[in-house]
Amino acid sequence: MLDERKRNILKEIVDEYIATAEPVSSAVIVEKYESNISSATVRNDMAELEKLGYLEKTHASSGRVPSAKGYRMYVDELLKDDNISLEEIKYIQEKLENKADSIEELTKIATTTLSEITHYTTVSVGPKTSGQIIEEIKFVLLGNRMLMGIIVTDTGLVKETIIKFDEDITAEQVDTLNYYFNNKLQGEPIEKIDASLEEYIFRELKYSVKIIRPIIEQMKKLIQEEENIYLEGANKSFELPEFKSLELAKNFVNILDTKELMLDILNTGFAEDIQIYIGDENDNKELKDFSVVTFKHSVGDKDLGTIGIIGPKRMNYSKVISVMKYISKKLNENDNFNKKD
Amino acid sequence: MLDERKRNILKEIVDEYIATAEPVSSAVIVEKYESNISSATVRNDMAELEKLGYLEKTHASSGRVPSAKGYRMYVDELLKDDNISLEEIKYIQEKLENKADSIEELTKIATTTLSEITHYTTVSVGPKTSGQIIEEIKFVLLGNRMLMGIIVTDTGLVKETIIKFDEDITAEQVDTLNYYFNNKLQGEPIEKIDASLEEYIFRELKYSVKIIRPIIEQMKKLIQEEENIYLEGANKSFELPEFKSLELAKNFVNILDTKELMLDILNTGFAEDIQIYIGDENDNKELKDFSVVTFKHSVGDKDLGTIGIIGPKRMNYSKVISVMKYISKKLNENDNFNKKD
DNA sequence: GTTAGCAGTCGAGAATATTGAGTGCTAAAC
DNA sequence: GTTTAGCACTCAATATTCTCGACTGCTAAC
Repeated sequence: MLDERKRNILKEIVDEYIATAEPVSSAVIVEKYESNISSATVRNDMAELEKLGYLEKTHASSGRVPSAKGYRMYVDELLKDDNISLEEIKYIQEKLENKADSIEELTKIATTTLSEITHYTTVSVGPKTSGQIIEEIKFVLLGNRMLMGIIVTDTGLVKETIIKFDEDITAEQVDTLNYYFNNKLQGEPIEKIDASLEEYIFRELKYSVKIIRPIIEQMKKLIQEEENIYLEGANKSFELPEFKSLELAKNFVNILDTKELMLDILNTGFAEDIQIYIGDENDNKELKDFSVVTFKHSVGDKDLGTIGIIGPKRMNYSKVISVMKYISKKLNENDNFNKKD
Repeated sequence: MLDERKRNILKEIVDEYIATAEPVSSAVIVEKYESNISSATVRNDMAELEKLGYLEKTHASSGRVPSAKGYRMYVDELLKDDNISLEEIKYIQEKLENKADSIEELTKIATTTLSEITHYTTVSVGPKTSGQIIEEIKFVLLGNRMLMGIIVTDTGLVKETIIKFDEDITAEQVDTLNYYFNNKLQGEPIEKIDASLEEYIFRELKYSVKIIRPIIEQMKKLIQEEENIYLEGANKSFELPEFKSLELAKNFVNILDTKELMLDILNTGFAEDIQIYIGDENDNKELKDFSVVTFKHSVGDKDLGTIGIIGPKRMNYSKVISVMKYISKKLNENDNFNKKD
């Protein structure tokens, strides 16, 4: 459908617009990229590309700007080369090397690094609790009336919670709790901590409600727990020319401030590959003026969290995708937390 | 120095400016507050108040706007009555009642509530680790090569960390660790976890470096740990007319995004009372166009965290102070976490 | 299919005019 | 001495007009 030259010109226009944030004129294309043809020829091609929906004009006599369809084409078919420097590779390696104490920590470091290199606002969320397999449960007595409950899952995730009681707990009771909970739950998915578990423990242990109830309550809270959202470089976006529009800037802050929306964004990506949502492609219409790019921090089929970038539609997709790909690969290699020992 | 009428007029101007964000004219004062005197009289008083530095003009023929000194006078001497409704009191009571699982959680709930009622951006930070007294230390074996280290302090703060090893750990080793660590550290301030502790443990236990080193490292990290900043209602500020200025909006996002700055803000308040910093009064010049109001979540002399509001200089001090006072009082009463049991 | 050339469009920015919300000051009234 | 009416003056904000020039689209020639 599109001949080689038109494809090139489309790519050049998107590149140029990403670089300058100004509508791109035929003259600029000739000057910087296509010295062999005249601006009139470029204009003809541009008119064609506009008719096909890849380009738009901001007003009748302006240069061209990519449409959502134009960006999509650019991302899907025109971007081929990686866009990541040796320095950036070295920087990422250094950052991700072994320093994290936990999966969540590693995801955070990756999120920060991603923001540092791309200069966009990045965001991440830890692994989903649901679906994880319980490897071990442990209750630890702290003082006389406080327990810490700890769950270790197959992905290496460790979750803990404090449980308080109105009466004293004995060491023997703790041992018994450990025995029964592990007996029932080891190897089971974490969702098995539910009402039926409470019944089971009641039946087997016959402890007072005052002891069993708080434990079950807290453990349930633990697995339903809202994920912690980690945000980095919110201020960086404000340097971008699109945020000169107060309206847009306000929308952006609103988005970042709305937890549910952020979780939505981070939970849409299912595949392990990089997901790209450009403008209207986002499910949520609040995001119609922005682009979102996400990927899963995962090892094998284990979901260890999701990391994303939120920025203007005029995003440096090339850089963003290249850097994400590399970080994703490194996270996979750097699999410290999935070792079975 | 200021007669009664001038004080009233100053208060009225500040009130009016807080309410409308528009420079206040003599006519408005007569219309809304001082129906007995003429606008010319008000103008004379305003000129006087300006000469004394309490008021400013935005340009030669504009109405008056409070200066920093004016706000300071307003806050220190002119605000007397509480400004909190029964509904608000009920709402706060409901929110703070018993629902938190930990001090940090309670602080977060209070922070959110404060933002909901005042419609300003609020921020908080958990209790400072330093200075806390260790009540108990516990190591728990998870799997064969992973420990969880737990510290419980006198304020009820529970901190935990994961420690990973390259070799297996036995249950006996864990028992011994528990014994020696508690023996050495119970009743001591948390800073005692340092190099000399490492020596002591080495001397007494003679375990391999491979075991001792990671433990000490992680425990040290735990106490140095950067506090988690909790931010609520960043978007609310953007509805305010002062944030029409892109410059100011950008500064604001920058401030919220800079952890060090936020910690600075939250760490300046020493006394238990409410601290108010208006514009230039802030130590950091990034904050010169904003006001910061903070108070400590504390019980007795125990610091359990700090909560603050960041907003425009034209802040509703009356409401903010009243609500903070009430929340502060409630947090004190609601002292679930300081019970010795 | 390509290109030169030119008319036409329209946003951006500068220059100017208009309005009206304020003040400060003066002189008279209290 | 304090208060007030009255009026001249100031100045931001807004609207109006003008000019400029960066573009395109189209036509006709190559």
